[in-house]
Amino acid sequence: MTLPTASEKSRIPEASCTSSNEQINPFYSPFFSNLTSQQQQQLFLTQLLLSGATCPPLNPLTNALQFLLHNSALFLQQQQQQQTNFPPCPIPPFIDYNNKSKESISSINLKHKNDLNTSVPLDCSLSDTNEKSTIDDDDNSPTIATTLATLPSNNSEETTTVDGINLEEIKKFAKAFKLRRLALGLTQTQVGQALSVTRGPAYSQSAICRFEKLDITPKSASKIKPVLEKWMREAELKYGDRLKNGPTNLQDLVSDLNTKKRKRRTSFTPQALEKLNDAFELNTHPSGTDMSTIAQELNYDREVIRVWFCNKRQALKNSAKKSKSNQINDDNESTSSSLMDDKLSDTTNYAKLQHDEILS
DNA sequence: ATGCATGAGGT
DNA sequence: CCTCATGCATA
Repeated sequence: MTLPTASEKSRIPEASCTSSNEQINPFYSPFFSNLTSQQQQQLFLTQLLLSGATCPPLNPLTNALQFLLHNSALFLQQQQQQQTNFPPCPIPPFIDYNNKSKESISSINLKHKNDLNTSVPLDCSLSDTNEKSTIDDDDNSPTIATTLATLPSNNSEETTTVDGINLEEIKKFAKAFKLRRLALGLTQTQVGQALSVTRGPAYSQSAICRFEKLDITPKSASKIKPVLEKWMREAELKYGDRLKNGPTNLQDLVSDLNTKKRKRRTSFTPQALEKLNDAFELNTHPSGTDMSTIAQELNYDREVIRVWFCNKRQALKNSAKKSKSNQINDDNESTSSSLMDDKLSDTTNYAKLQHDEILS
């Protein structure tokens, strides 16, 4: 049999975060010339974001026009990169904003009075089950509704909960968050950049992407959730009055440039991947000597091979968790989780391997 | 969106 | 050396 691969995962087409090709303000070119294209892009996006260029026009009509002109290209570009079965531009930003329940907006304001200047609470205890997410999705989206409807009543006690984490809650928020983000015309990258500039923990585009598609463990999801919630809250307000947004602190970003270089990402040949996958099916925890052998055979660094196995295990584990949480209702044990139970959760085996390693 | 890399915390 | 959470880089 074969293990689940990336290509086999179901994928929901959604907004890509491909960079825009907009021109860089000449004013900043001295800075940009020393940066990589990626860094340039990120810097630029930060500038764009902080300057308020992407703010939805909650204020004057002129702002609305400016906003449209400035961002329509970007927004359209994003939409056009959608896969075929994704409806184009589902939510016009303005209309959506006004249509969003007054309840959500008012609750945002109420909440804001209380924690305007507090730091992000990092507790994962999810006490917000009662306090509800401020950006609650008022729609009864078929997917969620269906999911909820199909949940068995006999298991309702723990169906939506894994390790004390309410999966439904997170799922719901992830969906709402994505909708809001798209409605604001923001990419995952932009949100990530915005987070990195504001106080509190930041998350990258990757993290946001994984959160939105729930390609993360419940634990991390519950950690990221409050951060995104808070950002969303403040974003709504900030867009309301963006005057207070001053110039960016370029220094912070530039100073990061002196950090050491990251190893170039290894690209395995299909043949190598085939062999690696074969080896993985036989043994998810090859011994040190095993990995050395594999590394020699395939002519890759031993360390690279080791990391590959680590990542492979992690991927398998996460996908198993996901499928578990997605099919709580049907009581059949999935093949993937049984594989995981057999090979990954066998700590005895792992300990034994380590022991053998020491002896040899 | 996803694959490989990194680093923290554990054994 | 491992797992786990994350991020950079890239397909």
